[in-house]
Amino acid sequence: MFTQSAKSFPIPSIQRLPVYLRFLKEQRNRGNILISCTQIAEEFGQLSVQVRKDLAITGIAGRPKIGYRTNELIDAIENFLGWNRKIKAFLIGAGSLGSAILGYEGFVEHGLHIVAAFDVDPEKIGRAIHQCPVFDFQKMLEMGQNAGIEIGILTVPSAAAQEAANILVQIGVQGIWNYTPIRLDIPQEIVCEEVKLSASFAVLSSRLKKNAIFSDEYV
Amino acid sequence: MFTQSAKSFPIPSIQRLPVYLRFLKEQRNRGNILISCTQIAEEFGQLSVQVRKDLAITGIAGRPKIGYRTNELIDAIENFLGWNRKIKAFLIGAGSLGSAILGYEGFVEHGLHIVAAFDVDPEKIGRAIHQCPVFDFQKMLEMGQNAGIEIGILTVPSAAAQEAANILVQIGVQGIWNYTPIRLDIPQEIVCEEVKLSASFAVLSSRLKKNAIFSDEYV
DNA sequence: TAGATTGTTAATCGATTAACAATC
DNA sequence: TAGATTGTTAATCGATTAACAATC
Repeated sequence: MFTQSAKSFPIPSIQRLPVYLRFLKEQRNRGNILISCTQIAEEFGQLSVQVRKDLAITGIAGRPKIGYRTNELIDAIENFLGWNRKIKAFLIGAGSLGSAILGYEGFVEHGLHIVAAFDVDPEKIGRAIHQCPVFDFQKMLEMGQNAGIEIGILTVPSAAAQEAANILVQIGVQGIWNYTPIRLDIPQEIVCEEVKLSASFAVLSSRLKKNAIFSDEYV
Repeated sequence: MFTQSAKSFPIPSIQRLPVYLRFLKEQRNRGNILISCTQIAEEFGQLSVQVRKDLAITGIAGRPKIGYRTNELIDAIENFLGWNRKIKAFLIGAGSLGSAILGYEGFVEHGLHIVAAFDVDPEKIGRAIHQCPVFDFQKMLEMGQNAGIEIGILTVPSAAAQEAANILVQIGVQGIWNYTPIRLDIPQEIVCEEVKLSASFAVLSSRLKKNAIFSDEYV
């Protein structure tokens, strides 16, 4: 019985790992059994020391002058991220965005298995979207009992977000991947990761506007 | 003729503005003509000084003891983000993700007008997705000439990302909203904002795994 | 006036980058 | 051996938080 060390890893480092992982798999396919931070850094225009620190959070050990074994590095990253095991998920809200997530095959490679989708629209219930069956939202609580669902993916309209989250909590999910702009009221021990497309667009459009002002000066 | 001051605004601040904006519009609808940082901070569990600093980047001035005029604040944020003008965009790749973006009505409120979508699939060409016409990708360059397209939204498969980006550059877009995991090779003056869903999932799943290790200790 | 709030300067905290020892 | 690379400690940089003056 030990206490998990409280040290937490930098979020920016965690976010960069999938980028490296993609590149490493490419390199493995090409038969490169060794890889150095210098090579990775060059590929992405970063400093090698940043890559090294990022990789270090996975616990991997490289060898001076040699680098890392590509295979070991891939395993270390996947293990750190929890991508080498099957994570069962429910998706709630089978609209456009929900369908897009169901259709993105890359997530399966990350261990994400969306075993069922739920919606209130009778048009969708009973059908399958990208091979995933869509059930009545009313059945979610019942179906989720003891089903080992770790993650709930929220792609419902804002107005339905909290209600859907409540049921996910009852089912006992460990995490919620929240695509709605609603701040959910959920128990602290449940991990919540928010995808904020508006935040991304804000960064883009605010930079554009500056360009526009600038060019106006010369028109 | 002045030089745009080189001072750039903190990206985290820019990313939080849409969250405030949403709340402010809600407050306006309720008839609240004044709002303070304290109120906003309470709503989102932040410190009021952080909200104040975030709002300050828009150039807004509040009044001590009073706060800000809700209307003025909304205008200031929208103006800073460039959301109070019409931004014309092309969307390339009318698959699941592209359709989801076309179907998200919230973006129109941010000034984003996707005037055309493009795809190589004959099944999609000639049809409309969420009221947006889909054209042959081959026609994009021609249609984009002098059309005042500011943004290109990339929702194509990875293999097609660079080719699509090249044409966007030729059309003269100022910004690319890149939903592919590909690092694009484009001129430096073009703003590129990347949406990395894998990065978001990495943060979520890495935290789950830690929970799993922890609970294993006690099973 | 007293108290709440804004605006600003200083302190803290965390991530990035620099410097350098260890090593194969 | 010499040189490239890892791993680590120190310095820097930027964002957050604290402290406090200004003000209505």
